[in-house]
Amino acid sequence: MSRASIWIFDVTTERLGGGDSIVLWGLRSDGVVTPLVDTSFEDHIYVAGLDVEEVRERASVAAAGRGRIRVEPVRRRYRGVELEVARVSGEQEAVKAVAKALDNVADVFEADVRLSQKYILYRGVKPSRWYEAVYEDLERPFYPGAARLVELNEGADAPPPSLKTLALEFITLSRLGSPDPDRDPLVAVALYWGEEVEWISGDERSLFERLSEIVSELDPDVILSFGGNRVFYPYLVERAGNLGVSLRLGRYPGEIYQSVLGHFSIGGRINVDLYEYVDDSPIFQMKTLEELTAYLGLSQPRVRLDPHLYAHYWESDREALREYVGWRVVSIYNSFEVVREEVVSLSAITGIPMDYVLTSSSGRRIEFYVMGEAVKRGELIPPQVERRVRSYQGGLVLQPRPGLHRDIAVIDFKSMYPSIMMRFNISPETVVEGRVENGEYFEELGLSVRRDIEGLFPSVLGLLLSKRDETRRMMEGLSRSDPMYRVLDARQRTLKILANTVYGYMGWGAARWYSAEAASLVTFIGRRMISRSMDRAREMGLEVIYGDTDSLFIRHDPAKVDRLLGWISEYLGMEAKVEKVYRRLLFTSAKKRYAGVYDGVIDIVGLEYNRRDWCGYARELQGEVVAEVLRAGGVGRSLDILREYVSRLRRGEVPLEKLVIWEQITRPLDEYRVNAPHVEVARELARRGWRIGRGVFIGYVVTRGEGPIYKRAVHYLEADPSMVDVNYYIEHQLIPVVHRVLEPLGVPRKRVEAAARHTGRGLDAFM
DNA sequence: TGGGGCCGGGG
DNA sequence: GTGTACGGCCCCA
Repeated sequence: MSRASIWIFDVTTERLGGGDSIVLWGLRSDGVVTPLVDTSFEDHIYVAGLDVEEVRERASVAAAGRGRIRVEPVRRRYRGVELEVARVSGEQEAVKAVAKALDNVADVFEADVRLSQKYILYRGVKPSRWYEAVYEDLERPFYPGAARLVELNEGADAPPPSLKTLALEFITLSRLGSPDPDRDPLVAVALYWGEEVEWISGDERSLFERLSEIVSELDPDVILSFGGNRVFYPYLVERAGNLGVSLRLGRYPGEIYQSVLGHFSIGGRINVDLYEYVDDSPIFQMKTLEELTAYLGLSQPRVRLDPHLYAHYWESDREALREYVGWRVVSIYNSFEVVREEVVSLSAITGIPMDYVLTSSSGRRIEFYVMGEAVKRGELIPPQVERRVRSYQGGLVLQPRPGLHRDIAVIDFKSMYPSIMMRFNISPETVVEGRVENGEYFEELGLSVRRDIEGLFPSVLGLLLSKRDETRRMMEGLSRSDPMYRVLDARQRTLKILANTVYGYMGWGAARWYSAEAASLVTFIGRRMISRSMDRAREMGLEVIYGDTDSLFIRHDPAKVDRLLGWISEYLGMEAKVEKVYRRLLFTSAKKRYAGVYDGVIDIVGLEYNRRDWCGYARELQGEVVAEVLRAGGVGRSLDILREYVSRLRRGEVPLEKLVIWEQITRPLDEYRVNAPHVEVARELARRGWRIGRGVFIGYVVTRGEGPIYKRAVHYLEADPSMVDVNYYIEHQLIPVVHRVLEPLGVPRKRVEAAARHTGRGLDAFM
């Protein structure tokens, strides 16, 4: 019998010696891998709507020959109602057969929760945390150090052990977008584990072998990539299959395989694909590694190559390629060093193992957390079903007063939707149609909120937010350099993000706890609160300029604004604060589009400047014009700036990359019903063998010629500067972005157009 | 000239 | 694969 502190990095189900085994993949504090096998955990389902005796009869028939099962009556709650249900437990295969047999005649619960997930939920074991484990030798360990779990208790709240990490980046000779395993060979792999970049290249078979060898020797806990799940692992698996070679990256026999949601499992190791981290966050517009490293304050590449052109550089400039790919693999490694705490806390809080927590969607993340709380409260977990979704009204957006304003205070409700849900007890099971006893009725929607039970979601929100407060208190005593400080900071941010997704989750059609009614009640109360606050502000003599969902823009009068905040707290029971005070603020005539300056910081919201479907050159121009208007308090030199931009474009001094317009493919190409420029370019690429799926970014430039733009859009790799339709860029990119900013100042479009025409020297050069 | 499809980003 | 509100592009009738 041994004891040790173990950090659990994954929980998996394995078939070891016949039965179902749960394996807790543990790391000891000295870094030794210790898989703990637990054979004592049984699968189960709950069956409602059928007499327990009948469940027993039907279950024994269905399970016959597949293993022993047990059926017992238990009390559980479902949607706020207590009921008696049958709990069927036993070996996985037998329980699955029972679930299938009863599916048509009764309500079956938790058949769609995987066994390893049930282990986490019912044993209360969360991955990415420390435990005190007692274990004994296995007769036949399937991995060196594997042991039988005897006892497990919560351990210290401490930083994770050091994880041995290996970053991978692949070079394939793909000339047509993402690599095709039937066509494009793998020519090199770059590996980095904190020392020197290691390269393998040469004959493809030996390359696969060498890769397996290095991974096995190095024995990393984490394998990092940027785009592994989307691009490289599917390619590698098929390519290895085509060549008849095996790719062994896992800790025990068995190759990598695709599991849920496009995630690849690498047995006994953690597969972290940082593309998924970037894809998740709106901070990263183009979803590139360069954006990630810039955001994290890491180095940028000295040479920057387009990954679509690896095959080209492999032939023409292998040194540059080597340098760039080397930068990438090091950057992937270094980026993970910075975001590791965030990934760990996301896993530790939600209960989803690190291995696929980044792959799972934000809806599934909060859902798994809710599932854990439901189990603790004795509530059944609703099944995942296909359903029709009902749309409902969202937040209130006020019409702005266009023009340049001074000293505008932005008042924000703090966590508006979570606060409303907690204050009004709004939850999928507490919001019901019509009037109920002990309920609060909302006439306008015909919905009531039950007050006789505490809602699951308000309770989840209360937990998340109180844990966040507690975490922030713990941080107070620590210095910023303390490793625990980073852990706690990541934790409190994660808790906030999770709390903010709870409302959206309820309105999501694929959610187990879907409730458009509850979601619509939240937004209704939000609209009412903003609207009442606005009325109150006006009664107090404050001038309301604008507002959106949970904010009000008010001409600043500190004393009155303070009183308004007090009123909001007292009469609405909500906390609001002055988020910032804009010294100057420019509203366009459109909602959600404005720019302002406070404390020397320029905010640009909703304008073309922030949008990747406008070319970089126009965005840059608008940024300059906005800065000029806010500085000058009027038009200032704006039109001169436009003239300069037009001249430089006409003189051919603008690099092609600044003229590229980026748009995303959001569906399979044959589902598009329109001829749009980016779709047409994508179709052309597809005809030539590119694999264009959802999420692919199409960059194009508009070239000279006849006809609609979709016929003149050319992929940026196919275009050269002489093809550019300069007039299109002037008329449809440069003039509009300047006009957008100057129009609220009373500048007519004709004046902007005239400025673009009169550019002085260089005019007509290309006409 | 106006409506529909589509996209991106705001809160 | 969290929600809705919104503006503005291009295309087409």
